[in-house]
Amino acid sequence: MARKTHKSPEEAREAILDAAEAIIVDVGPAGLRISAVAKKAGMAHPNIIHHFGSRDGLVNAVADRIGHRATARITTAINEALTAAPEDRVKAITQVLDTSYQGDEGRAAVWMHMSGAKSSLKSNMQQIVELAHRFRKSLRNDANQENTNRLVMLVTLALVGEVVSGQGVKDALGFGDSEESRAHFRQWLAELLINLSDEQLATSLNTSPEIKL
Amino acid sequence: MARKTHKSPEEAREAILDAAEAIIVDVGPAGLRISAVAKKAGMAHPNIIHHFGSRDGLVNAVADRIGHRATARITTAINEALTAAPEDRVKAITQVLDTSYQGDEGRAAVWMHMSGAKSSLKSNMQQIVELAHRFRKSLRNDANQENTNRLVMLVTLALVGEVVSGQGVKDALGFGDSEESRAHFRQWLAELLINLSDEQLATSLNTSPEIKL
DNA sequence: GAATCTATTGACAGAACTGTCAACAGGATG
DNA sequence: CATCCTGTTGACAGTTCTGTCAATAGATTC
Repeated sequence: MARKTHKSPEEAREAILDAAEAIIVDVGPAGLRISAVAKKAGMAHPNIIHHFGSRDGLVNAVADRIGHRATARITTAINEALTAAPEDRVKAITQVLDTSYQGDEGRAAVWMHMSGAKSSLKSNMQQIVELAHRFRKSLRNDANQENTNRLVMLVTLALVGEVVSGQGVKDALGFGDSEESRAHFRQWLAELLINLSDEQLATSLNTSPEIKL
Repeated sequence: MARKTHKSPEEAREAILDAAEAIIVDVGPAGLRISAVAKKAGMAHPNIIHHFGSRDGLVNAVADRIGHRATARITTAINEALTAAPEDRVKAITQVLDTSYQGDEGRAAVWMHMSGAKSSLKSNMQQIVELAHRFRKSLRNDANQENTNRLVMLVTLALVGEVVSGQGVKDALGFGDSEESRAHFRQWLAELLINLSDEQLATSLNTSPEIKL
């Protein structure tokens, strides 16, 4: 087979998206330069405009691809978790947390979010909260829905925060920054999410009960 | 007093920093244009270079000012919290959470962090973790330091996450996005931080005890 | 009031970036 | 092999942005 110099449109688009996504991870959408993408993808820059119309078109395409990819991963992880055996709860929740925006993809997603891109966050969140509440109800039948919501919010925001400044915070607190350490933290989170009882979560905003330790 | 047309260097610098910070909150450091800052500050753009040397000099100055301002606020809040009466614990911790990067300043700080600016996070974190551990020890003398660290990490990351996507997550979960709602969430966090016992936090990574509900 | 200092600005230079266009070239179809 | 389609590119135009420079104009000092 001779060396192909003309790729199919799909191949070309994927190559360009890969290069663009890698750059966005580093410098964000505002820092993306078509010439830099072209150089990284090994082609001349007009070719990029040919495939995506404009710089903005490229950025939107990257955002869409990241969103769809993450949503697909999260959905499958949740479906697996929903069919997991009760004793595999912690592992299942940990898996969902691990699966949500991972590594560089998380950084890209945060960049997009900060830059005002619409995201597929909402549908993912609603799936996750439903999963979490099923788990909590399986532990205690009258589990409080609002507490589930708050816990999911807490965990979600913490995962986002980890993407932004996880390394810095861990340095400051003396935790390592290895992937093992990050996984350890997520597992700790998953356990917290499952193990907390509604008593600990009682909203004492009106009444302030003395909670025993 | 005649209309002043020449400001003192300090006044000019502050006016420029105000304009630049407002722009960075919206579009991030990479999106900051000297001409836009000049327009917002009501002056010609060379004047900005005169005062800050270059575009990068301006961005660094904004980052420094935000860092110093936040560190000062957090430090005073912590000092007040450390002298609070025991029954004011929740209020004191809530106050510290409220005081950490607030509103637009938080967005600016996240932008800076994503863009690779060095931050004053570390010293702030260490102060906060010390404060938190004092509280936890006052509740139970043998409070576990590592659990304190993990809790502080969790709360810190959640606050960062709230800056990035708090509104989106709250929308998805059906919480309002008013300042009242945000304050409510922070208070809930403060209570969680204080009320959690080490039993709930037992690291079951090695042994997986069945924790009663 | 003269001299000095510096905050301020209009005009300009140079670079970088996006997008256009005509031409080229690989691959598919008849 | 001829033709068509389209992926690909070099050259170019227009815009925008950063930074320079010389000149202007408040403010301060003597």
